[in-house]
Amino acid sequence: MTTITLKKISQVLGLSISTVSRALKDHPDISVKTKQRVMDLAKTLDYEPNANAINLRTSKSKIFGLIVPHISNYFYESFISAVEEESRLHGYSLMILQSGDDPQIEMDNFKLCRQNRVMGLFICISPKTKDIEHFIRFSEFNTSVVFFDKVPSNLLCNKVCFADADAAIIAAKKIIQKKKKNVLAIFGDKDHSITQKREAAFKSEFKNKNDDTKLIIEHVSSAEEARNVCYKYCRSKNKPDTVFCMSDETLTGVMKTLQEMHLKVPNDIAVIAISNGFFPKLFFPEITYIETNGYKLGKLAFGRMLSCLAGDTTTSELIQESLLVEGGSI
Amino acid sequence: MTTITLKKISQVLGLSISTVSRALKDHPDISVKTKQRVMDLAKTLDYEPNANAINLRTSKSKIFGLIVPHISNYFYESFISAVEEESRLHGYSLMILQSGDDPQIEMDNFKLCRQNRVMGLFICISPKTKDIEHFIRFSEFNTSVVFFDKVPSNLLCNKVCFADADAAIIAAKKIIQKKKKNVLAIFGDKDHSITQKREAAFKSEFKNKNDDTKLIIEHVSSAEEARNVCYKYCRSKNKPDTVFCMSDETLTGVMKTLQEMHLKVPNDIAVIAISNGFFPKLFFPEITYIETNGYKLGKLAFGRMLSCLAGDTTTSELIQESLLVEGGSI
DNA sequence: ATGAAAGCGCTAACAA
DNA sequence: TTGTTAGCGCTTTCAT
Repeated sequence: MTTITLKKISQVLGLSISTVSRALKDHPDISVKTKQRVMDLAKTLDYEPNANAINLRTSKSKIFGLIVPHISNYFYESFISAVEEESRLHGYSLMILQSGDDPQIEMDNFKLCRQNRVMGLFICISPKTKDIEHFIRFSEFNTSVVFFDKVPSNLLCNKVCFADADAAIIAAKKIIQKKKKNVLAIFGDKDHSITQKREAAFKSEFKNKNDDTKLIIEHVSSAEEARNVCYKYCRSKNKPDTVFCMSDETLTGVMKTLQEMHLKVPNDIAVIAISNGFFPKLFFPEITYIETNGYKLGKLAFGRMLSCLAGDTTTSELIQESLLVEGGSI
Repeated sequence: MTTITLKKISQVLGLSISTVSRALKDHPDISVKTKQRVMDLAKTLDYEPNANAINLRTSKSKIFGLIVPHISNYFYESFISAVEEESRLHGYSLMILQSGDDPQIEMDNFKLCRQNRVMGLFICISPKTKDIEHFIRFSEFNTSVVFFDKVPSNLLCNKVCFADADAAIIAAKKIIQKKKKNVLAIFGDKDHSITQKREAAFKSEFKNKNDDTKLIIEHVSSAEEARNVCYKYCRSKNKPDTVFCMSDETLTGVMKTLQEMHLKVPNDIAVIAISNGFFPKLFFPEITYIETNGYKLGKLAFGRMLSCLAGDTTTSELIQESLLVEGGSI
């Protein structure tokens, strides 16, 4: 079976290619009768236009690129899900690529996007990526770039991210309100800017309120480490009355320890986390968390992309608000 | 900034387009000196070939399509992750589309794949999809189609899926071996063929072994329902000594109840599940499960795709073996 | 070793 | 209302 083209349809009907092309687009110039004949045959032959030819001819592609460190991650998933949904609704397709947090692969993926002449790029850069220049320069090839989540800090570009400091402050406020006095606060990798922002905000909130709560600050780089750290403190004489988890990763580690030690939440120990909202609902009682919602962020990013495509050449930094979701864990 | 093309490079260097094209491909005909000049300039100008033009010219696309009900799902994610990885390694890009289990959207997505002239399609059809014909016919347009997970039952086509019955049998064997006598077995939607297969296999294993274990069979269609069912039986006089969960969804519901009732696993109650392997590791002790590994299935599917692309026109049904992963929950 | 030319499938300006 | 033509960027056959 050979593919159907405008040419073939035109030959069968004894029309010119352009007439067929116009008829299929419901162009007003073409007579109703001809349109009907063309559309009928196209349907019969199961004609689908060749996107490559259209893209080439029109220098447009109806494709967005999306680069993330990993697909297999609840946050990215929900972000992707939102962007895919919107893309389809607007007649676009999505090319999704994962960098594995490797700047080299990230670069390769970026090239793929360029080669496919995507109309826009959503990208969450890997922490190791130093050189952002090419991404920025990409916009000179009339391609819009929207950075999300982990965004370059000092450059002028389109950014969509969470109110990182806010989330930590909301958590601190809740802890203070609940009159907790001995808090184990587990943060992620010290090098990540997100860790630094959240930690600074978290601490300062206690300081500003002149609160006498004892804060134990720990940094971990995996769920397993979080689990061990939590274990260490929970079996010590000075068992914390509250654990704060900066991320879903730390939360899962901590919850494993609490189950292992048969500590009852919130009576034996309270838990509060910053989370995408999926893991907190797996436990009983559900964990109280400050939401960093990937789906919402995706919608926000897509909105920004649309503006760019519509001709907005300014750069903007959009912030997705943080929201406290009450469970029963504190 | 205007895009760089072969034409531009050729003009700058005073060469013909075809020479530039060959030089960039390291064609033996071209002199070393010319190659050097061309490559240098291409690099300086940051040239990237136009994939649309290449695809159009060569009638090949270096793109695979992938259609799933939802991206935001640990199983699909891990499947996608594997396929994306392999695709990149083989120089392909992936167009990922979600159908939301809606046959109409699935159809639209399928059209997008056709329009983009993907070289191959990975698809997990929605349970509501009745007409598989177009997918099959797609292969007549020299496009390979690989169905995965939820595959059409009676048609001749490329299928990659799990050994559904096996997984249930392995679970039953484990339960029998552990001499459990009062088992609550929670299955998914009765209409799904996967439920039917697993339930039949599970029951028959007990029957075949002449085992006197009391089986309580329940069907649920959400984690919440699983939770409620589990709660009902666990507070009854005849509390089960074991819960079998057919899926991750049921498992998460069950675990919430066990936490709520402060039942200790495995002493108060044992747990065994069929799972993709992510959720079981969130609990302590980790849940013993029979693995249905999306990542492995993705690799398997990709391998099949490669064979098809290499010219294998036979159809085959590949089965990913089930594997017992020991946790401490039974 | 290099160039000229045709053509992939389509759109759109121009002609009739 | 329909057809002719040029051209998007590239590969490839056939000259030279």
